[in-house]
Amino acid sequence: MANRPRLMGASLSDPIYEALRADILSGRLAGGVPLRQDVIASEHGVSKIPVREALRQLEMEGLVEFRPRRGAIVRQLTEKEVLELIDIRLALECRALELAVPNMIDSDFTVAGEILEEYEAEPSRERWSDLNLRFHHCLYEPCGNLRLLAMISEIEGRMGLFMRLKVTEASGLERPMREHRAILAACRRGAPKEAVGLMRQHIETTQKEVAASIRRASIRSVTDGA
Amino acid sequence: MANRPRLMGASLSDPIYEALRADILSGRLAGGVPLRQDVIASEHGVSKIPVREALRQLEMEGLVEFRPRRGAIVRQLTEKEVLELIDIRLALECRALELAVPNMIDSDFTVAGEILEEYEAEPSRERWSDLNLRFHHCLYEPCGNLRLLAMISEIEGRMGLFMRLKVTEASGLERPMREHRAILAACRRGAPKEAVGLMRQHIETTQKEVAASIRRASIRSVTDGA
DNA sequence: ATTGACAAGATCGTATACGTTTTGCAATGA
DNA sequence: TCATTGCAAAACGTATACGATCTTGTCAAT
Repeated sequence: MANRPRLMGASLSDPIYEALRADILSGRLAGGVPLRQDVIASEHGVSKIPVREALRQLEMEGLVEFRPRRGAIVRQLTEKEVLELIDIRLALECRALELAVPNMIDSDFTVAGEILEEYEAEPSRERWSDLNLRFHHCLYEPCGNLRLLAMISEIEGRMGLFMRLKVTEASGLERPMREHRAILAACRRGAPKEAVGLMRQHIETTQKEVAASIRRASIRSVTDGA
Repeated sequence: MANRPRLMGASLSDPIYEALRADILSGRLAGGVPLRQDVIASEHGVSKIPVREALRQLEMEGLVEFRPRRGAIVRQLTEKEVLELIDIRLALECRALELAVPNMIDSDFTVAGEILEEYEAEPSRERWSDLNLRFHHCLYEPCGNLRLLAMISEIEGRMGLFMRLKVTEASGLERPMREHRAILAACRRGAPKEAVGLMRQHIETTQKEVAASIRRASIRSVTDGA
């Protein structure tokens, strides 16, 4: 396209990384889709080199897979990997919550409560997963450990919309909501151990539901993909 | 150098990534050292492009830092970050141990015990940290969650020899050894909860010792580096 | 002696170019 | 009809080249 002035700030690969990442996480780019380097390059008006750098970064993040001499594709998660990732979530989120509870203040409870109300009133399943994420994050944020929070987000990224579809479809609204309220109540009481125990059960149940959901969809979801 | 036949297998950035990673983790490349792209390129007999890709991957891993237009340097960890990473270790390793205990068999206990004996007999402080790592990993391996194990290794990588020096120097041999034996005993008894509790204390104590050690060394270690 | 301006060299970041490998497809033969 | 062979085009991966920016050393002015 037009030769823009090129103001030479940070790297050109950064916006490409962000754009691809958003497209993968949102599901606009489905698993297995090939990522043609020169297509992406011309879409962004750059050469292949920043594109390759962005793809390499996504590869490290687990969102993209390189096959030698055959380019990159959007990574397809296996059933096993999804369950493993939920297990990691379990560990990280419980720890974050444990650290967060003693640091929580009134406004934290208020915000969390508001999210739950919005959640309950929301008819669109699409947005449930979003509200779910927001609720969880809002509980972890006071933990004060930025790396831990980043890591939790990373795991969520890796699971992408796989979880987001499976879980919210499989779990419905009622059960998670009840558990969310119980967790928030424990936080209000300033009882980290109880809150962590509830969170643990919450995520374990989710894990089992995802496992069941995968078992049912079984081979189908792989074969008739796209 | 010599134009080798170029057998065009996987990417040229892979060996560079491995080499740089090993140099950083081993401490041969200290924190803050600039990583000149064309120097590395000519050392490996390639152009800058695969070097940049390797550096980007290391950046995602947290081992390298890019400053715009000023190239890459080996990432220097702050005191805060080290403590945060130990906290993440705490979460991941306790979960791994919890999952591993029910899967352990006799040979696992034997191997772990042998490492501890070797540990106890080892006079060289240099090797303590190595044996420490091996002991821990050997406990986690039966957990069956490959991502979790990979993540634990990644965290260890990020802490690099910072931990390895500080901790083993600060902790000495006696205290960790006692705790290791207690943890192993709990595993033998098939008591995951107890084992996890002991592991948790073990890592928390380590964290406190590192905090103290950093507090003492304070600014010095940053200013008079290299 | 310290400060500031400036020029030369070093270094970065990316576009372009090119050899290599994969892939799609048509022609051939069974 | 189906499998096989042989291109031609597409796509990959990297070396080279080049402008932009940063660093460093020199020198004049305060």
